[in-house]
Amino acid sequence: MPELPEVEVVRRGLQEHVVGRCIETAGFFGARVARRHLPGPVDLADRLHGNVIHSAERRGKYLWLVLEAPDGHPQGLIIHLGMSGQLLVEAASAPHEAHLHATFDFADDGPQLRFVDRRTFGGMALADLVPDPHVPSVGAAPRTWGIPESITHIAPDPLEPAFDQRAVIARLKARHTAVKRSILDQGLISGIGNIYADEALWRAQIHGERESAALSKPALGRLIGHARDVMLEALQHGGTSFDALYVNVNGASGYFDRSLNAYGREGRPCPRCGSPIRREAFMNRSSHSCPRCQPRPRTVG
DNA sequence: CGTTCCTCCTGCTAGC
DNA sequence: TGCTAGCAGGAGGAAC
Repeated sequence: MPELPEVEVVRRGLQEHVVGRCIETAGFFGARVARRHLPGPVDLADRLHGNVIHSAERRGKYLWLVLEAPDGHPQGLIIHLGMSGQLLVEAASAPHEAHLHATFDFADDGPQLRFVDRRTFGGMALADLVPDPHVPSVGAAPRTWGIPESITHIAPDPLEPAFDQRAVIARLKARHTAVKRSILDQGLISGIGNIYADEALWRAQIHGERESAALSKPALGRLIGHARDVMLEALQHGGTSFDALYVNVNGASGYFDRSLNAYGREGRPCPRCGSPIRREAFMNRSSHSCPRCQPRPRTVG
C-alpha cells in the first residue's frame, strides 16, 4: 500500500539515518529482492561495497539512493517497496525479522539498514544516473545527480517541480480509457495508487470509469489538484512518526484511520451526502465511490 | 502503436 | 474446528 506519501516518509527517514554514511557490506537474501538487478544479488552486493550515500531521492513510488563508488562513479540504488516493503534502521545485533531480504552495514559503528518485505513485490537495483527526460526545457531545474536510467519511463509526480500539469491534462485528454486507469498509469502521472485514486475521484465527484478523454480540461485539472491535495494531507498526517530510529511504512500514516472518505468504506455513509459508499470491481481491484456524488457513466470509457 | 490482461507473492479473513 | 478460496495490489511484460 505504500503510495507517494508513505514513500516520502521513508525517504525522509533514509535522509536522516543513512545519507552521508559509507556502505561497508550489503547482503541480499533470496532470489527476488535483486531480480531487477540483472547481474544478480552477488554482483549488487559487490558493487555497493565502499559506496558513500550522497542523498535519498524519490519520484512517485520509487526511491533511490545516490551513491558514489570508490572510483568516483556516481550511481543510483533504486528501492521500490512494492506492496509490503519496509526499511528499518536497527542495531545489527537485533534479531532478524521474518522476510528479511537485505541488510546494509556501514563503515561507522552505527545501526544497520534492513529491507523487510513479506510479499516480495519490492526490490532493489543499481542503475546509472542520466539527465531527467521529463524536465521541461524551460521551468524546473534539473536534479543535481540526474535520475536512474531504468526509471526514466516514470513520469514526474504532482509534488515535484518537474510536474507539468498542462502537459498531463493534454495526455489525459488523449486517453480513450477509464480516467482511473489513466491516473494509476505511472508513466503519465506517478505516485498515485488505488487508495489515493479513489480519494481524489471522490473529492472531484468523478466516477473512475468515465472516459479520460471525455472529461473537460477544468475537470481533469480539479482531479489532479485533488490528488495532490489528498497526498499532501496524508504526508502531513504521517510525517511525524519517524523520529525514532525506526522507519516503518505501516506506521507511517495515521491517515488511513481517520481521513479516508471513500476507500475501504463500503456501506458506510458518504461524508458529503450520506449515501452508502459502494464497492465495485475494476481492473481486478476494488474501487470505492459514492453512488450519488459519482454517478456511473452510461458507457464505459 | 495504444490498451488490456496476467502474473509475481504471502498473510489474513470469510465461509463452508 | 480446520480447511480452502478469495482478497489485498504495484508494475512489468505479454497479448490483443
